Amino acid sequence: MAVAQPDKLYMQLSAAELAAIIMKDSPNSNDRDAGFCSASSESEGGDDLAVEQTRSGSPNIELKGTEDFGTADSKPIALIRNKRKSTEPSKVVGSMTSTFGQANACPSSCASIAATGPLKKRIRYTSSADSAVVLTPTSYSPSRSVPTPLSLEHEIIPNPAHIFVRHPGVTTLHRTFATHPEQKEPLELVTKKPQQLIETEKKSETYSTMQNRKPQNPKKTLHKKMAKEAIAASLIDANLSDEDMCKVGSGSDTSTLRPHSHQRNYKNMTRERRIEANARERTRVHTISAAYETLRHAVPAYASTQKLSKLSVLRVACSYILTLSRMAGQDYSADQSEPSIADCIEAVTSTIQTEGKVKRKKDE
DNA sequence: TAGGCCATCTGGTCCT
DNA sequence: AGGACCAGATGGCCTA
Repeated sequence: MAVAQPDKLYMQLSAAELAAIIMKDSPNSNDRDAGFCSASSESEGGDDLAVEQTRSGSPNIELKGTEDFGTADSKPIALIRNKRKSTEPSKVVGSMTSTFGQANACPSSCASIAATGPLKKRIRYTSSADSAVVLTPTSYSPSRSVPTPLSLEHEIIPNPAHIFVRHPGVTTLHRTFATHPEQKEPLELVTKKPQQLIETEKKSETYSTMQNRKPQNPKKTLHKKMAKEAIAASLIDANLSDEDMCKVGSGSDTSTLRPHSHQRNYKNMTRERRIEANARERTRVHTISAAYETLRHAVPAYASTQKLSKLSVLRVACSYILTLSRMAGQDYSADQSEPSIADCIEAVTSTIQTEGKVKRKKDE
């Protein structure tokens, strides 16, 4: 690969300074979070700098290489608030927390909400501190942190399995169905086997026995570790579900109840294995989402109160990485065109602008 | 209310 | 054989 001489002027810039330039070059920069990491600035009272941001168009820059340039700021970063979420906790999360967050005091409103509104399954990403409801006794500790693929060397990234999988709102499988009859369906669809048969199967094939197999590779081993707790919790709740389903009918609203005749068989899968597979899939997706969050912190962003979509994160990151690569004297451009650093900065600025343009147009 | 985004479930496919 | 990965379907939340 030919190494172009980067512009000397920009070579002297740190990543943070580069980000500042990018944001400064952007029109309406006064309205933007000029910090390198939007999340960190958010905590510094940058909420009033919010600028509408959306996703649209194609990225201005395409990269064929990927390399973690990291960030200049290695301090732990609070996650950006979900742009679609208000600062008020939703009734959904609140209701679920009231059910599962044994260690979390629930406002009195939660009970009424849970009784009146349907239970939502969606998890709310806010911050690692206020969104992660760790239910397991072995709650997260820095020593147990699991770095995501994009995590920084010194950045403490909570184990996604703890942040997400054990979040009360993550899955219907974690819910107490006696309290939330609307969410019993996933398990209800599964054919219930005689308890004796279940016991027999668990003896011959349990997740713990699966773990005894030789690890295939570090990545899979990590995945298994994170999924283990989720699966265990899912199985515990699953065992409760069918028992509780009969009790649900005593509530005022029984319209959502289904008789056991609606249970179904999964193709070539036992009930337990389907639950385990669901838990693993959730863990896998949560890991990906955590990696997106990490990447989101590593790229400059407009708003302090709104977060980029996953697609926007990728687009901005591509442009930003190219710019950083040019500063480092490398050329990660798709066509090896060796763009100047100034052009790269302009491109990444344009990309960020593009991500916010559509929404501004809609506003007009 | 429509559309975008995202979490979850599910089944198929590939890999170990 | 079982897990990882993937994509489709579904439905909730949010904004315009």
